[in-house]
Amino acid sequence: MGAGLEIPLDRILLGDCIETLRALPPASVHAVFADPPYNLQLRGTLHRPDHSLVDAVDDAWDQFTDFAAYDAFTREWLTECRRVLRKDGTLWLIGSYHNIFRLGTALQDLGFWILNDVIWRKANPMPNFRGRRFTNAHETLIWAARSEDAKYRFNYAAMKALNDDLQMRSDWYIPLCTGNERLRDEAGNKLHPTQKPEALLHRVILSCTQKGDVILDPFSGSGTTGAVAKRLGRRFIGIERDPTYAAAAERRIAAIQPLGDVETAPTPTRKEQPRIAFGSLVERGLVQPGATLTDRHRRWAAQVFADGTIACGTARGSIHGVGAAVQEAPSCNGWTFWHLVQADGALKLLDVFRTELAG
Amino acid sequence: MGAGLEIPLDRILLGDCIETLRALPPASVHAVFADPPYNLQLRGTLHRPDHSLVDAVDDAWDQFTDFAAYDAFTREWLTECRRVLRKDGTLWLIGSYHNIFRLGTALQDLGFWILNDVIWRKANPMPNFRGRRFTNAHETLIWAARSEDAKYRFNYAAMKALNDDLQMRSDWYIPLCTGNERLRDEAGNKLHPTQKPEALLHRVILSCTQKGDVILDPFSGSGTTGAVAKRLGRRFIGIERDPTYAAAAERRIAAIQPLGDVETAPTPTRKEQPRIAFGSLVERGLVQPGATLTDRHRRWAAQVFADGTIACGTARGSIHGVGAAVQEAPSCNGWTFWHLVQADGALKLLDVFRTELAG
DNA sequence: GACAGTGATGAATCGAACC
DNA sequence: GGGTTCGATTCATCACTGT
Repeated sequence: MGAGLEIPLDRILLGDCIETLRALPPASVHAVFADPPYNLQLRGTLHRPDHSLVDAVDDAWDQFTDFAAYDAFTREWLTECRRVLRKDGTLWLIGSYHNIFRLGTALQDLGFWILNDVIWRKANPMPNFRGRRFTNAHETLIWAARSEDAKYRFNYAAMKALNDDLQMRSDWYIPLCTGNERLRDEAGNKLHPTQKPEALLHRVILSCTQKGDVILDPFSGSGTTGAVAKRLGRRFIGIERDPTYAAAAERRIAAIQPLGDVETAPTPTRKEQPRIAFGSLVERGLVQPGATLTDRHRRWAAQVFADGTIACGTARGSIHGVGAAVQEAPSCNGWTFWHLVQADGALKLLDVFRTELAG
Repeated sequence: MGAGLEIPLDRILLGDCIETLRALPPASVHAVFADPPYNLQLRGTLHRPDHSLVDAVDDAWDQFTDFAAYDAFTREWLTECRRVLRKDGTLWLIGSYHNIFRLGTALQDLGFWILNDVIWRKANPMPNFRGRRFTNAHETLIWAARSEDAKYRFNYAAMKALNDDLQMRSDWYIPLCTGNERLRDEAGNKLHPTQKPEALLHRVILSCTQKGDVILDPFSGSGTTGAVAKRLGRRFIGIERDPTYAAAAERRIAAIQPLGDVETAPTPTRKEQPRIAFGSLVERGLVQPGATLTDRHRRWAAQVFADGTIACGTARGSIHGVGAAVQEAPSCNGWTFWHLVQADGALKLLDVFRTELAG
């Protein structure tokens, strides 16, 4: 703690991000988690196929005139965060393709040292309704030390334990914040447009801090960082300029019961089912385009295409759809119906490939 | 093709990336796939922002200057790629956290319009031996159109088919390039340090090009882009400055057997299916004049006329128009909205009739 | 109470062909 | 190029309701 500045702990500070950061003492926090505006640049309105309206992020705080303005803002608050961060502290950022490249570049230019980029793979993302792009199913986090030569904390064993005794990878599979976890106003509408799931912050905080450490969130919003920090026995400082959000976060955090020393055991995360698409067998060359599939009794023969579809007679589509069509059945599990005709004429059930890949 | 420049197809051009790009005609390729170097030890080939050459043995460069040199190099070759790219073409980049933020920022600054960032999740990444970070288990790709307002190709149906009839997401699970696919020298050592798996290029090329399109790879390396392009019936241009890599890639690609027209036939989309008018169902007696149509919830009932129009309340017109009118929606796909009430009272979706007729 | 079915919704840079 | 028409387009999750 320096310069006689006090560090206000376990509160949401109401005010402008940069000004408030400037009032904090240097080298005083162990970690920063920042979820800045994404600068989404949405143009029109978007409807679902059922004509319902997609509730977009159109808030004033996400509007910037151009990349230069966004970059200038980014560098200002990142500079202050770096000043406030202890030499052995680390910083987390989260963003999407709209802004994450600006953030990463600024980070590197300011002297931070990137340790990992981490992918939050969303279990249940919003689909792409118009079919014009890939489903945007992830967000990117960046984890960085204050400088290249800095010591930093990484709780390797905790992360490994959280991942069934395998090293924690840089891709994390976590559901969106929905249901009862999502804060709502009196009318039942979501209080904050971009509330992050507690599971995400749980992993972040557990990975790089210990009990009693101070975590700063300069864009506190709905207060997820503070809530998880308190539950895990960490201290926090939140900064938020919207009084409604700040008040809701204070109430939310006040209701949190900190875990005892014993129960600080990591919450088990939902296990992901390995899902294999037939197309990936084609991509990987395990099944060649042009190959022949047949059923157990060799009654039907189907040909494989480069896109992972198959064709049999006039039917073309997935292994499941074509299997159903030839049998005139309402549905069919193509994995257990179709066999690959191998070079020697022997049959190999597709499901065997799947088992091999998943294992 | 402009300025009398010839476009050299299906070859690896040996030479400096930027110089060779400058010799290509503008707006001549349909897609670019670029896997640029990202070790920042390229000093011998890097230029300062003022285009002067960076001295390879000059250790006085600080971190910022290194980044500036890398950025200048990046902007130079990206500018040339943008010139060579057709207006309706798209560009793919791949990188890791060391360079991907520089690449993405440069893309945006040069006027490219990011469509997706895509995560290549490695099935078998190298573990983190020292236990000081998360296992770096992914690389990031960026997919971008030439400008914000540009039309571009996205083979939505092919990507959906490749993913078992679910929309393709932005996170791709693909193994590293190993085993027989990996090119090796006489001593059995891997020929190229970062050879990309063919499965990755298969998905990239299938997603945004059609047969006969030209794909440019300015950092061709081991030639994966050319190999997969040739197999899928696309044309390619590779650029590589290392003669050993270029020669190995030429040999590799020469051995590729292109798939036939059948196996690479484009995935049929609904739009390309033979157009069926609702009236033809009435003409053929599949739907009787006077029959009743209703929606899934039996909220509305409409009567069928001999001319293929339907009426519901005061609304009369096509299945699309009346469907939109009763829902007070701007539009409606009548095929997937209306069901025929059959003799036994059961409902049959009109789209099922259409599928039967088309098949 | 269990289970099935329904409806709502999530950081989204989300037409194209034709006259 | 601008205006108009046609028609194509969604996955996982969870709260809630009804049987």
